Amino acid sequence: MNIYSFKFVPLKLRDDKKIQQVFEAALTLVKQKGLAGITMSEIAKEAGLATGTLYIYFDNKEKLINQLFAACREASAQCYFKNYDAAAPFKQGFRTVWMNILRFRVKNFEEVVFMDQCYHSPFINDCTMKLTKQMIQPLFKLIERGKEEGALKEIETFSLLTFMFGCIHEAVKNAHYSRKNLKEKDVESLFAMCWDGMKR
Amino acid sequence: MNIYSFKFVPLKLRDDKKIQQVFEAALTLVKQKGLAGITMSEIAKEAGLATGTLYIYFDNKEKLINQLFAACREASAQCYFKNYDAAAPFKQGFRTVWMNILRFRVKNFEEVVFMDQCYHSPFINDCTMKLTKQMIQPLFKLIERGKEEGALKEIETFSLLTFMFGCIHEAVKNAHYSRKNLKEKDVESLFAMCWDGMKR
Amino acid sequence: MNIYSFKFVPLKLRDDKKIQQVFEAALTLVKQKGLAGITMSEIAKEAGLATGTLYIYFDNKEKLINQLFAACREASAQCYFKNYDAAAPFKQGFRTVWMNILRFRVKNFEEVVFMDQCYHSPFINDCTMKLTKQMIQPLFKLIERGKEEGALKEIETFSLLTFMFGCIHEAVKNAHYSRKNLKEKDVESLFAMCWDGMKR
Amino acid sequence: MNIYSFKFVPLKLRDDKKIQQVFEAALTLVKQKGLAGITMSEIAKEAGLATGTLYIYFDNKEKLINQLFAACREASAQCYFKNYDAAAPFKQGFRTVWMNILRFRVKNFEEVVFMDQCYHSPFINDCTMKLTKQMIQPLFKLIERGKEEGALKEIETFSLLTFMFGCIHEAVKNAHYSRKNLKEKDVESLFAMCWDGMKR
DNA sequence: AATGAATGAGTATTCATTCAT
DNA sequence: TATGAATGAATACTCATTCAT
Repeated sequence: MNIYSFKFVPLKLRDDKKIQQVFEAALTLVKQKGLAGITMSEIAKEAGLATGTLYIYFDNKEKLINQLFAACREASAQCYFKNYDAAAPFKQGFRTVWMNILRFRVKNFEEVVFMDQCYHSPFINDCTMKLTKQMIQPLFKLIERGKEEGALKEIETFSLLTFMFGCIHEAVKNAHYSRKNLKEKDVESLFAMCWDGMKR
Repeated sequence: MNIYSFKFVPLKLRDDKKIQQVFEAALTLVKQKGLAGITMSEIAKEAGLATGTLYIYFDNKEKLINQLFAACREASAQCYFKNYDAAAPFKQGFRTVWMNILRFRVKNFEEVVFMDQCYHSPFINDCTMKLTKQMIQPLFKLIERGKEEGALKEIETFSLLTFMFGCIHEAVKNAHYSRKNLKEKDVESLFAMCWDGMKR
Repeated sequence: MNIYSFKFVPLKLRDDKKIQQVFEAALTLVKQKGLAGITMSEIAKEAGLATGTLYIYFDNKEKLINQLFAACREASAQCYFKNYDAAAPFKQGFRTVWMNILRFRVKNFEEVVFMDQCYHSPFINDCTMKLTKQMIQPLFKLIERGKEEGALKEIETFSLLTFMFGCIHEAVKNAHYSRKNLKEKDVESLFAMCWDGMKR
Repeated sequence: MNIYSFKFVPLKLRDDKKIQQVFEAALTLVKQKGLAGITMSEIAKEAGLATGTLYIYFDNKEKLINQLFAACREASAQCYFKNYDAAAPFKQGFRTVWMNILRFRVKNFEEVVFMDQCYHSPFINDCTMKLTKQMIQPLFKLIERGKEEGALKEIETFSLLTFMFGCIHEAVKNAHYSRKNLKEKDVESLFAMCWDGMKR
């Protein structure tokens, strides 16, 4: 007797969409109540899942937070060089990147808040932090090009980058909290300040 | 069985020093493990008190955090205009204030971390937040003076302030995390960028 | 999206072999981690099945344990009178049975452990326990024959049986845990002690 | 000003009585429902404590079980040589010890059940097990004396001990489960069997 | 005021069982 | 039948707060 046969086998895949749901739920809640205020069951509820289901996708709370952090980091880094034209003059390229960063932070404010809260949290481990630092390498290159071309001040690259991020970050935060949308004009003023600060 | 015993103990009255101890303990712990990771008994232990004693000085955890937040806010605002000479030229006055802010943030990094973590936390209530905004009124005046004198760009005062804080804040954070002390030279570069960004 | 796929799979009908697999898996795990430490999904995994499949073969955890208990009980009882010659002199017959019991317990140590752990467990129900007692009836008869023939002490049959089981049980357990195999010589010593204790 | 003074200081001791309460509660429950069936909150309830209080006295469930195991082990070992007269003839001394063991097991049946269930449990760690083995050293000595005096069979000491424990253990268990109290007569029969089995 | 044990509601996590495929 | 993801009730454990001393 042949003991083999064809058979319909259900292909059950762990659903990537669910991971996304959980991430969104967590971001929403962190924005509302801070990292200190979220619970696993709330996340599950907000994501439309049972508590137990969360643990199919994430080993525990710490890992959930770490994975979300990693996802945010990647999403954020991914957008930096969108529409960037290496052949264009430096200022234009810089402006493109600068705008990408600003736009990402405005649109994904929840992620920004979340990442902010993650520093010093008991959830984020060193490994996660290290990877984060690697992500900004391409920006380093950009700034260095600016210095080589004589467009930017002769200051440590890291300091220039920090300056740039600081301007953007704080502006986005304050715009959000004072509930004023950043308008075209505001963005231009901000870019002007940032550029004037960095340019030679 | 007699459960009381005599003991030679330091005579302590309800004293403000204890409040300070508690504040310091809380700051230390928040820097180490984030707002999400601290407990009342840990704070008590770090402050050298019994858990119950904490509740003699603070009604509950929320109030403890809020009071600490208020204290940090005040300490921070208090230093802004130290050595500020209203009669001196604008740039000099601006520079004094700018340096005060930077120095405070470097020296009191734990407080900066704590305040950062407090945004979005379930502990800080609206009332606390509103008072915080009032604190920066004198800075508003300063910036407006700069604009009137034609020293600063004609941009909304709030945006200029935000820009200034953003530069400082991010620089201090990054210096701390990359474990490089900000040196004289770095501070000057940073001030230069900030000033070039804001000046007309 | 089609979530079904064809797969070349072994055609398995509801089969007793699987029950056996599950039993063996459960015994292995109970020996490793005790009755308190096993879960249905672990059993399934160890047996090479999906969790859900377990529930096709067993109504629930309690029933699984009970059925395994019953199976162990039967297997154990079945061996008692192997090679027993009713016509031979009592001591010879007794020795045969005694050796059967000892050998079974050595060979099937996992089952012994499992049954031991089942007493007081929340899984084994009264019905299962009662049936167990019936299983030793033939041993009762044997001991009574011994007494009738004047070979054994005039002590309650149940006590004599208990004595016999106690000797064997403890010896097997200790041999296992001290990782010394019971050798021919050890077994003979043990039998001698047991016989000397019971004989008139 | 003298900052030291005498003061009444409450001496709050963690209450050893509570540990005893917890132990008793745990034993009761293990006897009723087995090691697999007990929960921390049940133990707390049975002991008349809040769940949280349990965790003041025991780090976690595993440690609670291990400490209880250690306590039972000690209590059991402590009684072995009660009223033992080293100067008396061997058989008399042996009988004293044998009776002590039997009596302990009858009176403290719950502890016996508990210890039985602990083997193979995920709770008892190796360290606990090793200590247990050291506890029976004095019994080793006793048996060896018996062999030296020619009173006992020339069999490995460990085997003789195992035999003795096996007889007692099984007898006590069966008496308990068949709800017959061991009477004077039964005990004498059992001792006779055990002695006849071991004696030269 | 000070202490720290005690409390119990709340949180993370597990696991027997179900169910869609 | 077989699968394993999904469920949610149950369980281990934590922690803000209280209270007897």
